Formats: sequence, structure tokens, C-alpha cells
Amino acid sequence: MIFSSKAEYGVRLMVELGRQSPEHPTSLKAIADAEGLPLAYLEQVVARLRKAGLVMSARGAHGGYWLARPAEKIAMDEVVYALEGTIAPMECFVHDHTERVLCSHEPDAGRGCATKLLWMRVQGGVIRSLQTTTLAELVEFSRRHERSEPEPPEPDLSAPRRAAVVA
Amino acid sequence: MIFSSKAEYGVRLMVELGRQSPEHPTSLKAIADAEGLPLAYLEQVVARLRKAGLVMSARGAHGGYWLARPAEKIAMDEVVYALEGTIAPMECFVHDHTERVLCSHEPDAGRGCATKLLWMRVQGGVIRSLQTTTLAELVEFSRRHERSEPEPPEPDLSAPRRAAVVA
DNA sequence: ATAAATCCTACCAGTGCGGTCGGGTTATGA
DNA sequence: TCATAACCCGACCGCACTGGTAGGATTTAT
Repeated sequence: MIFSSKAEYGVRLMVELGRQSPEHPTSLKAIADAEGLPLAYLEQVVARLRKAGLVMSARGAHGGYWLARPAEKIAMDEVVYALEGTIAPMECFVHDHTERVLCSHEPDAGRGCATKLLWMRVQGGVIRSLQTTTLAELVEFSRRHERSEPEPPEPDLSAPRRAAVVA
Repeated sequence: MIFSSKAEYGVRLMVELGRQSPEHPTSLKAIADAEGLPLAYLEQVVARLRKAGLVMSARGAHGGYWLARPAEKIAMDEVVYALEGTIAPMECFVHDHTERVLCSHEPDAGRGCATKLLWMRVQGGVIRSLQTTTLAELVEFSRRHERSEPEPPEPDLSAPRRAAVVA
């Protein structure tokens, strides 16, 4: 259960754009250098963000990218959705524009998919987490943590302390 | 962002076991037939559940599997964890035995990982959803949704596992 | 004109996933 | 006692998808 690296890179890119003033555009090369990411790959990533209307671009020399909206107005579910294409815990959640959710097994007859309840709850949890986080928060977080001092007692963001990795 | 089919199959298997009385074990073959899943693959799946102590088994003729605990006492985060190995939205969440969380990029120097905040919230959302769902709920759900008549034995072997979803 | 940058499409190698196969080992029961 | 039903285990395999590269075309500032 993992987001692809497109999500990772794309979010980093958005944060980086959020740190810049939107006066003049930021080039991909600058971001690639700052984050140590492959430029050619970033191009593919940022294309998704552009098509989703989250960033704008200018071509030519001194061109680059900037946020289409202020970071406070950008919820992270939009960003992740643009990057990943879908936010679903299971591929049987691919549903057409209607409300029908069909599962690969138990195709239509018989009982409803027993796992559906579970995956819907998980999906709800994920989407809620993303919706309630704005890009501005991440920008702020990254500003606080840049190489000045050790982390202040970070107000625990609802991450349970239970052992996340059981051997 | 997707769980693997191990999670899907494993959860179905657990639900199926929850529907049976724990008096006598249920054979994998029965479950495989009921759900239309490949038996040999189910063996791998159930092995994880057994190693995690969620199911017990008896070998030999009339052997099979049963829940190690009543379904009310089984939270789904245990199940998914046993099946997936880890519940993390991003592989940079692989952290060693200490508390350090290290990210693939921005290795040690400089600011903390800007995306960390986001992924931790997502992870929290997922884990909370799973923790607050018990196997008993899923069993109950599946009981509610079963048609009165048992499904006709439709031998749809060789049903394409993968592409059946996208219309 | 040249350089800096976005844009676009095709391609490629590795890995992980879903699944199979073959062969144990253990228990029942005829 | 012996066949059979089931669990158990490890090796293997094709393929789709991911992460990344290559190469070029277009646009714009200097």
C-alpha cells in the first residue's frame, strides 16, 4: 500500500513552488537541483499538475512554473489525485461516472462484496486526511524545519504511536 | 495507491472463516470454490495469516482453518498488516528500529522531509479506519447482503483476474 | 542568433505481483 | 495398512507497470 514516486515528487515540487514568490516563475531545473530529482522525469510529473490546473507555466527563456492559486487554497487531495489519477485502496474501486461499484469477483449475482465496506472506510480515511491538509501547511512545515534547530515538540499529527513495523 | 490482491483475498478468506462455526475447520478448497479464487495462491495468503496468529489450522484429512479468536476481537488493521507486511503510504516510511524517519532524498542534511507531514496524516487515517473496523462487522455485512438463494455453481474458471473491472 | 526553458512522444530496463508447479508431511478412515 | 484429503513449503515464471532516459520540437528573452 504505497503511493508512487510521482506523488512524492509532485508534492515536493508543489511545496517548492509554494516557497517561492509567484512573481516570477521557477524553472524545473532549479527544483530538480534543489531536491536532487531527475529533471526529465519531473517534466512528466509537472505535466499532470499543469493539466489539472494546479500550476501554470511560461515557456521560453526565464520561463517556469508557479502555483495557479495561493497555497492556502490548495487542498492536498487535489494534488495527489492529479498525480496518481485515482485515490482508491483497491482496483475494484474503479467506478465509472455512475455510482456502480463492481468487484472483480462475485461479479453481479449473489452477495455484495464483503470487503467493500472495509475499503470504503479506508478510502474515506485517506481522502479526509488529504482534504484537510493544505499546501500552505506543508510549506509552513518545510520552512520551520529548514536547518535552523532541532524539531520543536511537533504537535503530534494524529499518527498513532503503535509499532508501525512488526518484524 | 492500492492494496495488493493478497489483502483482498485474505480479507475475503477471513470473512469466510468468520461465517463458519469454529467447531470444525474449513478447508481451503471450500473457500477457494466459494469465492472463485485459485487454491494454490490462497495457500500463500493463508500462510501469512497463520504466521500472524490470526487463524489456526489442522492438517490431515478433514483438516482446515478457523479463526484463532472470535471475529469481534479481530481488528482489521491486524489482518491487513499480516497480509501486506506494512501499512505505509510511501516507502520512505521504512524506518529502522529507532525513531528516525529517513527519506530517500534529502538524506540527512538540511530541512526535514516536507512530505513527511502529509504521509503521516494519511497513514494515520488509514490505520485508524482499519483499527476501528472489526472482522465481525464485515461478517455481519456479508450476511446482510447475501441473496437468499445460493449462487448457481457457475464454473467460470479462467476468468480474467485483472481486466474485469474497467468497462 | 543563441540559449534557456517548456513541451511532447517514444522507448527501455528492472521489479514486484499474481499465479503455477511439484513435492513434501500429517491425519483420517476404510 | 494404505489411500486419500488436506495442510505446508519453496522454487519458478510471465507480464504489466514503475521509474527513468532520449531526443527532439517549440517558444521566448537577451
